[in-house]
Amino acid sequence: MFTLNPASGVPIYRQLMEQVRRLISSGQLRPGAALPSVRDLALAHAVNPMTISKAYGLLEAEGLLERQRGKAMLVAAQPKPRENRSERLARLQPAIEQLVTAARQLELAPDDVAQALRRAMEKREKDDA
Amino acid sequence: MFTLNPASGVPIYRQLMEQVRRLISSGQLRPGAALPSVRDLALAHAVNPMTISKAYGLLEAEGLLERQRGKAMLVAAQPKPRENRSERLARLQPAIEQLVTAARQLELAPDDVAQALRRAMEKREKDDA
Amino acid sequence: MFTLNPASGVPIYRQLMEQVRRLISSGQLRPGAALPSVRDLALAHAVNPMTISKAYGLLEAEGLLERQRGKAMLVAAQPKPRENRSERLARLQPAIEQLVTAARQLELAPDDVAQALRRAMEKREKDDA
Amino acid sequence: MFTLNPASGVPIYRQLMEQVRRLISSGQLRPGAALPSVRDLALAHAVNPMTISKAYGLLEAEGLLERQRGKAMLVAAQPKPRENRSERLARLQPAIEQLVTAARQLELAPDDVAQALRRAMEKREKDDA
DNA sequence: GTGGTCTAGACCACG
DNA sequence: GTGGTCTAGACCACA
Repeated sequence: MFTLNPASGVPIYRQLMEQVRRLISSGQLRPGAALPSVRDLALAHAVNPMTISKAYGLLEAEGLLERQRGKAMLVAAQPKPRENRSERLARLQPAIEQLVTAARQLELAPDDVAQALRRAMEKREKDDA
Repeated sequence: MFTLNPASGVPIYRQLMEQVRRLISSGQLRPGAALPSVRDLALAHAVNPMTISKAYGLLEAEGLLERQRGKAMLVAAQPKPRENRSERLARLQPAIEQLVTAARQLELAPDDVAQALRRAMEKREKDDA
Repeated sequence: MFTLNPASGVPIYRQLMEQVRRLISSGQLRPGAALPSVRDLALAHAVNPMTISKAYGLLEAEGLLERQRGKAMLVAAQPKPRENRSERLARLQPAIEQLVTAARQLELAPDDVAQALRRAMEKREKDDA
Repeated sequence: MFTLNPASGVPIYRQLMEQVRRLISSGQLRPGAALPSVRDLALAHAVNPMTISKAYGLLEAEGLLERQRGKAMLVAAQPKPRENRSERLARLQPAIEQLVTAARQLELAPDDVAQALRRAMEKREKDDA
């Protein structure tokens, strides 16, 4: 469900927060849905529970998640349950810009990059299935 | 020449190192070429000079840069001054994977992502010109 | 500057957050003022630095504090630098309600409570001076 | 009879214990008097019965309450069934100190605080009647 | 020097 | 079982 990369330089709890936001924004996590428990996630990604807990806590402060005493964290009831395509594309923009910066510094042609991207997406789709 | 984003979570010196590596790998920075001075770069990006200096120092330790007394940092003579396309594509892979992860969590179609990518690359090309 | 009571049941980081809010609301901490460093506060109150850091971090997320890389935390520039008396009295209300509940359960007369309060305030004033 | 605030940070069972102690100390709960049943209290305050039960259990361990098989919890026979005024004022002291701390951090004058306190006590008296 | 992140592990509150 | 809080201590990023 989540992809955490401890070597990326981005704090793990921030990676997690961003991915939860995306799953909510796409509707893959719907209002009322339960998130994986802190301990499960920590175990699955070989990460300290406090790191997961910090991400959950900050998302709760943001209003995206809700806590139930003694139960798993839930996706909060949202005023805006699912974002439309252009909103989701806007969320993707930072990752695109970063890729563009890298591609141009590597002097790679748009076609080559686009092709590599397609291939990677298809591969991921197959792997996830 | 460089794009530094202090808010990204990735340490600035690492962002800089990665970008220097890419510019060398693409041949935009050739062996013997001078890099911007620490002071200029620090000023241009509103960053502490020590941060720039740290990046340069680590790249020197890697053997990619060479320091000349009293002069600017130079790109070191390389065994392999320019990488071929597939090598450079391999360098791009992490950024691609990250984009794919984001796109799938946002449930965006490969076509939409590829199109957004193309548009972003064209825009950057125009802006840089 | 701060009074932290680890035995009160209220999490230490919350006690600290509340007290910072009050000092800002009264103008004792003005926009731009520096807060005690995490380490100093932790040492002074025999508390773990992370506990202080958590409070500061949450107040930053709230927008009350601002961070400067490598420097102490500052009080953020406020749209509303100092609250007026009635606003500050409103902030006091929860503590008053709690006292009233206790007093009535102890069957203490309003006069007795008010007198004890006055005495405590005068004593504190003298002690602080 | 009780005021439980789940948001205060203080564990609910501790809030309850403290309030039972106060009602006993003032004689509002006399030796032999029955306390509300766990179920009723839990229902009335939308709290888990185990939480109430834990408070009762701890008070029983303290000797303040006694359990009768199949009946409600009773106030235990006390060596000193009702405390005098100064003893009860001493019990109030922590709540007073907390109020004083808050008031001084808010830079509120003793007169203002005392007045607000009086008003709150009168209001509560009227509401309870 | 500053704050930030993470770990390993303890104990608590609640269901 | 859930999440929350705290500790002791390491290492990192930045001034």
